[in-house]
Amino acid sequence: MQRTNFGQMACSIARTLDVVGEPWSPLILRDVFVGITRFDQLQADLGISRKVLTERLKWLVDQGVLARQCYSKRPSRFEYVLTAKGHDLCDLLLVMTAWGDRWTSGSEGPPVLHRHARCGEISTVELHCSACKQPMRARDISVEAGPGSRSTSA
Amino acid sequence: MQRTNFGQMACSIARTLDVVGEPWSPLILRDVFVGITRFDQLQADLGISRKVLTERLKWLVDQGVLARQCYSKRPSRFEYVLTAKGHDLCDLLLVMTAWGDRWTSGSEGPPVLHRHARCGEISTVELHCSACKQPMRARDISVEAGPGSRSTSA
DNA sequence: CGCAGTAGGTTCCGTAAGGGAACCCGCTGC
DNA sequence: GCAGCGGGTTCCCTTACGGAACCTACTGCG
Repeated sequence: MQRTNFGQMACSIARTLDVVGEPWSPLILRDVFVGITRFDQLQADLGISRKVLTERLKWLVDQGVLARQCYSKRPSRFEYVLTAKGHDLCDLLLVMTAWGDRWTSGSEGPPVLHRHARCGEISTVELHCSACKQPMRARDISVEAGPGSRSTSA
Repeated sequence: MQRTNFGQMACSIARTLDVVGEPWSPLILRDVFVGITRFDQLQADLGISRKVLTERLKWLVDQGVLARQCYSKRPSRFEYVLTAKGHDLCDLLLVMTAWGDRWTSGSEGPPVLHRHARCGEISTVELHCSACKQPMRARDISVEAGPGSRSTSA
C-alpha cells in the first residue's frame, strides 16, 4: 500500500514510527536483543516471510539500528547486532512489555520476567523524570513547543 | 495483506503490537492525548484516510484503549477519549518521543518539550527499576521465563 | 568426485490493506 | 429549502504482505 511517510513529520513519535513503526520491527529487535541474530533463526522464530524479513533487516541497517556483521568469511555468513541507537530502542521494548504484561496477559501472568542486574530483583520498568527523578506518567506532563517545531502541525 | 496475528503470541511485546502496532495508532493516541478528539479534527491533523481512521478508531475502541463518547445528542456527535488502559499506553509515547528526540531530531532540537507537573521542570523520561528505583536500561536486564510462558516460543 | 546440507537471500504470485476521492445522512441555522 | 457541518461509508487503485519455490556459495562426507 502507498504508506504515508512519517519521517518528515515534525514529531518525534512519527519519526520513531518511521523507523520501527511497522509491526515486525520491534519483534526483530527483541530477538536480536535476546541473541537471535541470524537470518534463518529470525525467520524460524518469528514466522515472518523471508521476503519481508530481508526488507526489514535492510531498513533497520540503513537506519543505523542494526549492523550487519560478518562472523565467518568463506563461507561468508552474517549476523545482525544492535548499534547504540538500536540498544536505546530496546528501552521502548521494556515499556511495551510492561504495558502488555499489565493489560493483555490475563490470568496466566507475564510470559517473561526481567531481572535488574544492578539490584538482582525481578522488577518492571517505571518512568521517572530526568530532572527531579520522581515518577512521571503521561498524565503528569504538559506539552510545549520546542526548538524543532515547525509552523505545520503533526 | 493477510497480516500475521500477534495477539495470540506468548510475548507481551507482540500483544502490545497487536493493539497499537500499526503505524497510525500511536499518532491517534498522541492526538487524543493532546485534545484532538473528533473524527474530522483527527483526519485533518494526521492526513490519514478517512477509511483507515474509521477502522483504527473502531479497533482502538474495541480494544478498550479509547472510548467513543457522545458529547451532543441532536445532532448526535461523538468524540474519542482515553480510557485508563489508553492513558497507560501514553507512557509508551513518552519513550518513543525520547528516542525520536535523541536520534532523529537533528540540529533543530526536539519539536516538543515536556514539562513535568510535579517539579515544573522541562525534562525527559528515564526508565527506572520498580524494585530499587535506580535507572534501568535494556542492557541492565536479563530475561527469564515467567508464569505465562508457553512451550512454544515467540 | 558427486551429492546433500546449510546460510542467506531473491523471485513470483495472489490477496488484502492503505490512500484518495466521492458520496451519504441527520441535523441546524438562516 | 438550501448550504454547511460532523461523522462516517463506498469505490477503485496501488502497494505491501505471506508463502512457496528457487538460487548461490560453500562445506562435509562417502
